[in-house]
Parts: sequence; C-alpha cells; structure tokens
Amino acid sequence: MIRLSRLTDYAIVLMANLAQPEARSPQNARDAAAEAGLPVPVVSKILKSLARSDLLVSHRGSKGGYSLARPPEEITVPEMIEVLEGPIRLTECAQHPGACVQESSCHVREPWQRINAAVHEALSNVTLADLATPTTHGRIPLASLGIDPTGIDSRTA
Amino acid sequence: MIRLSRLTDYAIVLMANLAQPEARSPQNARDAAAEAGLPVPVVSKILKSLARSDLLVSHRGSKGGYSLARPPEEITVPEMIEVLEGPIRLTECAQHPGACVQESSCHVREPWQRINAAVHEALSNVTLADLATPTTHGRIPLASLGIDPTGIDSRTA
DNA sequence: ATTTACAGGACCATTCTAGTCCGATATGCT
DNA sequence: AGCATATCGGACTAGAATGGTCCTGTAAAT
Repeated sequence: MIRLSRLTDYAIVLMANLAQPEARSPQNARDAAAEAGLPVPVVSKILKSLARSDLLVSHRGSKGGYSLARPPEEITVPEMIEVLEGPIRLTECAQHPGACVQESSCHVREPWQRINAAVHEALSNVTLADLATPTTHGRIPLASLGIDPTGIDSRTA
Repeated sequence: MIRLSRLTDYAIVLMANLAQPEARSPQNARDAAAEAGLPVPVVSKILKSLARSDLLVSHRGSKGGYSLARPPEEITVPEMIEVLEGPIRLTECAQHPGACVQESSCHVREPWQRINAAVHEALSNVTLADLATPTTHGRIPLASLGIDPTGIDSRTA
C-alpha cells in the first residue's frame, strides 16, 4: 500500500506532541510513550533516529530527554518522513538510476521524476507547526499546499 | 519506504505501453510482457487486475488480449495506483476510523486527512496520456499539478 | 474440434516491518 | 565518589507483506 510505515506515523505523532506549547522540554522517552500510548522501546527507538537526523536534540543523564532541534515552523513533513523511510520516491528507478535494465525504452521514467518532485513539494509546505495546532482550533492553513482543500481551484484569491 | 509496490510500477508501464499510438489493440499478455521486458505470469496477473477494475477491456480467445477501456486522457494516475494498492492514504487511521485507540487525543489526525486529500488531488491531475507521451517529445504539462515544476511559484501567470 | 488466450485462485520463497532487549556511556544529585 | 537516570548503538526475532509461479476452468476464433 502507498502508506507510511507505522513507525513513521508514530514519529510524527511524537514530534507533534513535543511541539505542543504546554509540553515540557526536554521530555524523556518514557513520558513521550505514555503520552502517545505506545510501548516505551518503540518510542525510544524512534526518538533515537530523530535525534540522529538532527530533528531532535538529546540530553543524557538524569533529567535528560529530547527536545526539538528547531522551532516547529521550520520542520517540514517530508523531513520527518525521510528520517524513517528514506527519500520520498514513488518509483524505484527514480532512486537508483541504472537499476532498471530497460531504462532507455521506458516511456514513463521522466514523468515520474516530476511527479515525485511534485509530491515532495506539496508535502514540504506543511510544517510541524501546522500539525501541532490543537484540535480545539483545528484550522490548518493547508491552502499553502497549492491546492484548494475544497477541491475548487481558487488560486486567483 | 514510501514507494509504490513494484507491481504497481509495472502496471503503469504496461498501461503506458498500451496507450502508445502505435500499439495494436487488443494486445495479449505475451506481447505486453515482451515489450516491457517482464515475465509473462507477472504481466498476466497485473493485466487481469486492471481488467477487473475496468481500466482495461479483455477479449478472450484467439486474437484476444487487452485494450484500454477509455481514452488515455480519461485515465488518471491514482486510478491505476488504487487498483493494486487500495486507497491512497498515507496513514492507517485515515482509512479505518476507530482503529486507533487514542483517536480522540491525537493532535495529528485531522491534518493528515487534508494532506491525503492534497496528495490524491495532485496525482489526479496527471493522466495516462501525460505518461504515454513519447520520450522524444518529452514535454509533459505538469504545470497542471498546481505546482511549478521549476520550483518557483508562478501561479499568477 | 482445436487452438489461443483470459479468469480465478492456490501456493511458496524472500524480504521487510515492528517490536524487544542488551551492554555501554553520559549526566545530575547526594 | 557513588548511584540513579537516560540516551546510544546495535543485535535479534516473530510475523506479515510482497513478488512471483503454476494450475484448472472457460470463452472465442478458425
């Protein structure tokens, strides 16, 4: 299925929790797991990856934990996805040029490159700050996606 | 990985080959496999799925084979993807409401719904006709994605 | 009647995913 | 100094998904 792995899904939830205004910082793996309702070892593993990719900063020792490396407005969705999934490419050939024998005779290759770029671009316009907006407000400016959420194209506005 | 399964990738290549102007119709599984450089059983399996989903029309018996059910302009990329992958949803909870225990406390759920819609929408604007354009021409109007392929936003034009 | 070709589904090997666990290291507190 | 708390890095495993094969049945053309 064209779907994020569950770990990636978790990662984004964890990041969003850390981005909540009322979250204390740094937050350790146990508290993060409790808040998200996930097993501690899994959360621990994910947070380690996020720290290694410089989206989180880790603090060891007692009273340690993790905190955001940057303000939520500067962390984008594809950045988080790529930590656990690698580059966002829908097709294999787009990632490893030469991997496909009939590259030269393939009619579809070049269009896919553009589609990949477009998807990436669309996701780039959503930041962690958009995701962390409390549900009570719930207004997310996804007009920034370049696509009118209502499905009606009103880009003249 | 956030990536199409290989079968889906094949499916789109096969569809694009069928959409070539010089392709004869109907084309049987063996010829399609030869043209794409893929094993016959795999191609056969994929073509069956595409026919079951009404993207292809099948003709049995000798001189039989598959042909496009509609003109290439009317077949979109997400239609083809969904044949083999199911609905395009990046997150699990978006597909099965209630599957996630902490739905109510999740800050991220509603934004994801919109992101999914946006990705779907972006892909919908690419048709099989765009993919089937011979590489010698290679000009694909992906401005229709709502995103400037050059990366510079020039939507005033 | 015979040949061609799709229809449908069972089946298997391999890979990937999700999740656990361990020893090592760094930090804060008493 | 010594101890408790946390992260760091990686090995490991059960289970699921994926990619691919094969077989029996049925429809159409010659």
